Amino acid sequence: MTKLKKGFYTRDAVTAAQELLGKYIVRKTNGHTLVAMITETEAYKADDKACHAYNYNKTQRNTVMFKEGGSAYVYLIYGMYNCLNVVTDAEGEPAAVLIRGAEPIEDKEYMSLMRYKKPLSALNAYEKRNFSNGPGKLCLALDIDRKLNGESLMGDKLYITEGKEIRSFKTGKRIGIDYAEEAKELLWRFYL
DNA sequence: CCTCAGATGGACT
DNA sequence: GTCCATCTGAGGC
Repeated sequence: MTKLKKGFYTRDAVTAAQELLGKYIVRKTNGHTLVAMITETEAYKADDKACHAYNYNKTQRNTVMFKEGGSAYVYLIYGMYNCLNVVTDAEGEPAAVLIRGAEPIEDKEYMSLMRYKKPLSALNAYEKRNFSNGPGKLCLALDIDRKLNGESLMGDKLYITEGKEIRSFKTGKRIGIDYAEEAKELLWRFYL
C-alpha cells in the first residue's frame, strides 16, 4: 500500500478527517508491523473551543499542532491513556485529526498482547468487540504513547497508507467535549 | 443491554 | 487546585 504523502496532510482538518476513513495506520514496533484500518475520526481547529490550540494559544503540550501537517500529536488523557492525532494544515495553523477508532488488519496476535497482555485465543466476545474502538484502546493495541509525539508520519515507525475504498460515512457531534459551548454542536466526527 | 464511580497524572490557571 | 478529545469493572435490569 502506498504511503500517504505530505500533500495529504497539509489540508484542512475537516477534509483530512473525512479522507482518513478507511486508510491504514502502520505501526512498526519491536520487530512487528501492526496495521489497522481507521474507522472513526474527529477534526479540531484553531477557531474551535474544543481544540487544545483554541485561539492559537500555544503551550508546551500542543506545540506540534502548529507544525505543517504530517506529524503525530500524541498526548496523555485522564492520567492513563494516550490519544493519537494526525497534525494537518499549514505551518502556523494549528489543526489535527483525532483517530478515535480502528479495525485490526495485520498482526492482530501481537496487538492482543499489547492491548490485553494475553493471546487472541484467550479473548472473550466483549474483549474482541472493544479491541480498538476508542482512542485510548487503539493506542494500547498499536503501542502508541507520548514517545511518538512529534514523530513524522512520513517516517518508518508510524505512518498511514492508502487503504479501503469508502462508499459513505456518517457524521456526528464530537465526543467528550461538553465544556466547548457552541463548538460542541459542530458535526466534526466522522465514522464508518 | 445499561449506568456509574474510580483510576491516575500532567497540563494549565 | 481544577479539569480533562477515556476506559474498566461492578451492579442492575
